[in-house]
Amino acid sequence: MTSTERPAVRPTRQRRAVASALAGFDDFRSAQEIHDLISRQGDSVGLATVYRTLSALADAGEVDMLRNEDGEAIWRSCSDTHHHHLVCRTCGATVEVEGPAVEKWTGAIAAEHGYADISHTLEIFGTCPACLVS
Amino acid sequence: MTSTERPAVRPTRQRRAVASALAGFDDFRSAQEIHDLISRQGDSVGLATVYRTLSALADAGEVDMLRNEDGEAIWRSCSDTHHHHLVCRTCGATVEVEGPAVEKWTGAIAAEHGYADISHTLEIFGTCPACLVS
DNA sequence: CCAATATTGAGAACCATTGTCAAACGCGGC
DNA sequence: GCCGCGTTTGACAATGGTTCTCAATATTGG
Repeated sequence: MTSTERPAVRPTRQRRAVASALAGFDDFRSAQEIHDLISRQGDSVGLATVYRTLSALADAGEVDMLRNEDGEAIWRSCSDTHHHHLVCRTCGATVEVEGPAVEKWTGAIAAEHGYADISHTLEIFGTCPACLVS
Repeated sequence: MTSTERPAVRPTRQRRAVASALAGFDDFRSAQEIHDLISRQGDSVGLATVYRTLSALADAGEVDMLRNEDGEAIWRSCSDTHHHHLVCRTCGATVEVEGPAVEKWTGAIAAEHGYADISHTLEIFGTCPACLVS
């Protein structure tokens, strides 16, 4: 087989529905919530398909996937640069933040101990201004 | 109710077995692995009890619990100072690292956006030197 | 329109984790 | 030592998120 084969990802109704749902909110949601959202929008997409699509989008770097304290995967569309999140633990409001210094630091720490093929997770949780006043 | 009630935690054979197993390694392990380890040590402790004990120890701050990339909980006894981890995703070998700069950075970012009552998670995953050669 | 290939969906399968509840245990008092 | 009581345990069921299976369906290039 020649190595020039295209992935051949097809733009289907289901994938459009997931993308549309993702565009409808800007905080992190579980796959099941996203599935419900799609249903409420009138579309019908299987839960397995939602999972498959979200995973694919995450691999493609078009959505962020992280895990809440219960280990559940939660998802959100994101910008395409590397970044982290400042998340309100009361309302879920999210701010994307960048920290070049942190990236550099993690790389240095890893190198110092001889670790290769590095990845890291960094999330900040707190109470946002809006939730503070109430 | 007076607030002077004692938790009444009893030092049982099972809890000792879990503590002993935790002392036997210094990398992160899943609850099931710890359960296996205990069996291999000759003790017999129910899996549910292992979970209960690990959760209690984590609440007491005597062990760290974090989640690997699959969302599984992994555990390890820890020092009592604030720190993060550099974890080998192949064998689990762990290095505790400190990063005052990072602590400061997260605080600054949070303040900048008006977030209060901050906490953060930061873990670094990679392949350790030993696993690299094989 | 056709054949080839990618995609979907319904439900089963997985599997880590938690709940249930009667039996066993550790403790303090006697 | 022995009792009684509240704590803890363990076997197993139940939960719940996520993935797998595979036949049916949709899309695409020709």
